[in-house]
Amino acid sequence: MLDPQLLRSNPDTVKEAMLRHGADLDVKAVTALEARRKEIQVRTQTLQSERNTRSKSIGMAKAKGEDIQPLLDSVAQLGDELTLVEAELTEIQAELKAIQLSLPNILSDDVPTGKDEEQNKELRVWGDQPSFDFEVKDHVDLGRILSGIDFEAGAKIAGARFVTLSGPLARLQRALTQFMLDTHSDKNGYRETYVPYLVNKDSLMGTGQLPKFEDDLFKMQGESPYYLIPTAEVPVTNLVRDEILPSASLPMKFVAHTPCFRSEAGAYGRDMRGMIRQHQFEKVELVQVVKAEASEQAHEELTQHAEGILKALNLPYRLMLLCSGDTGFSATKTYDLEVWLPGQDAYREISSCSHFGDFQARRLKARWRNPETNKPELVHTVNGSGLAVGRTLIAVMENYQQEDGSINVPDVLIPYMGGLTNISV
RNA sequence: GGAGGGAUGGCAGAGCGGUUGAAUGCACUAGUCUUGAAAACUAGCAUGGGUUAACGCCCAUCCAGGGUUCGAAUCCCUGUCCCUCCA
Repeated sequence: MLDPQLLRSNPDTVKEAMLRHGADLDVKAVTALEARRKEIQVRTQTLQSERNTRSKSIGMAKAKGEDIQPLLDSVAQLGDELTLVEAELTEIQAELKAIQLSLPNILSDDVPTGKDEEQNKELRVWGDQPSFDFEVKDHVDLGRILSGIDFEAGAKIAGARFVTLSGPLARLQRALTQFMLDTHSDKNGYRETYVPYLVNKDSLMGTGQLPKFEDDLFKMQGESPYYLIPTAEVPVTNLVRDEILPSASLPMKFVAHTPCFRSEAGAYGRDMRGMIRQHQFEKVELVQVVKAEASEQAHEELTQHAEGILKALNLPYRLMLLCSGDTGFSATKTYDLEVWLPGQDAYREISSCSHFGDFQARRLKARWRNPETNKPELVHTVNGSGLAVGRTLIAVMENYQQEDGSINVPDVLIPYMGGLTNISV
């Protein structure tokens, strides 16, 4: 959520910023609504004040044993108007709130303007793309040869965009997960965290998935429904919802491994082959809750932590700065890490590291108390995948493949594979 | 599955429907005292919002949402969460 003060005082500036982030703002409507709000709110509070003083005087008169009937008569019609005005105020505030919740974050100045991923800016490239003196297979073929990935079974059990893993490849996914968790908690200073995979509406409001992106989510039945998490960002970031944190507790750094569930509505024919785009996948997520002045630095640092995993696995990748059109709703700036997939002859996203400024914090009411002023201030939030495990599995398979279809195990994973150095039939 | 009890400020914990945004204690902050510290004493100390040039004034909030009332932390209804007991 944007600062309501900013929306009030500078709607035209906000409109410009919104256009850049793919949203529009009806300045006239907002201004009119805001004017009405002010009028009604002042009226409401005046009446409330009136009622309060009158009621108090009735109380005092009664205590003295005076006749309160005349006083009661004089307040009689006050309540009616108050009820009306209060109702209108509630309505106006709900409308304003809806608008505020629908507006995306204001993009950082260094985000390049652009329509889609074509305009993303490559910041750096790391590692050498492996050269093969045989015909390269993709993970689908490799998985079939090794009897470790079964899309038909996934489709039978659940449907399209589901998969089953088995044997050493299933273990390889677990090894990757363990390696990532260990690295981030032991070396990078994150606190390992276990969280619910089903969350309530408030949590999704807090991080910005709701109200706008309900279609992307799997929703449970029920009166106050649960949603399957699309990313650990939701439960983890919501740890600080409605909290005023002590200064010394910041920065907070969390790492969590969870499955993620996405409906992929609107992704119709995309990535139907293979396990690039699944309804269910594993991810290790990094979340930092920091003070405003430390957030830029935290974003860079967190991105480097994600990069560290790719480096340790010796997977070639590049770092992209997302353009305005490709940057997500809540983010002010996002880096994507794209790993090299020989099977696709392309770089594909494997981590998305975003800076949210105070956007999520305002929705979450996540603050810290500044000891100098003794006042609460909004925290900043930063998060990123470190990494998407399913896609990392693909990347390892395709980059470490041998001519016979076997896969060498990256050095750092060997201990996690019980000493296994090569996965073969 | 059945029967009860509870949810109040950072924490603990009061609160006959009426000057209660809320006693008290702890914690915290500042000051007095002290060579320094502790102790003691004094004062301050919730959040969000409106309004104001500012001092300030005002409104809302005692789990959430409804209701009764001139007036609700206190009474009624619904929901959520926690706890205890029975099967």
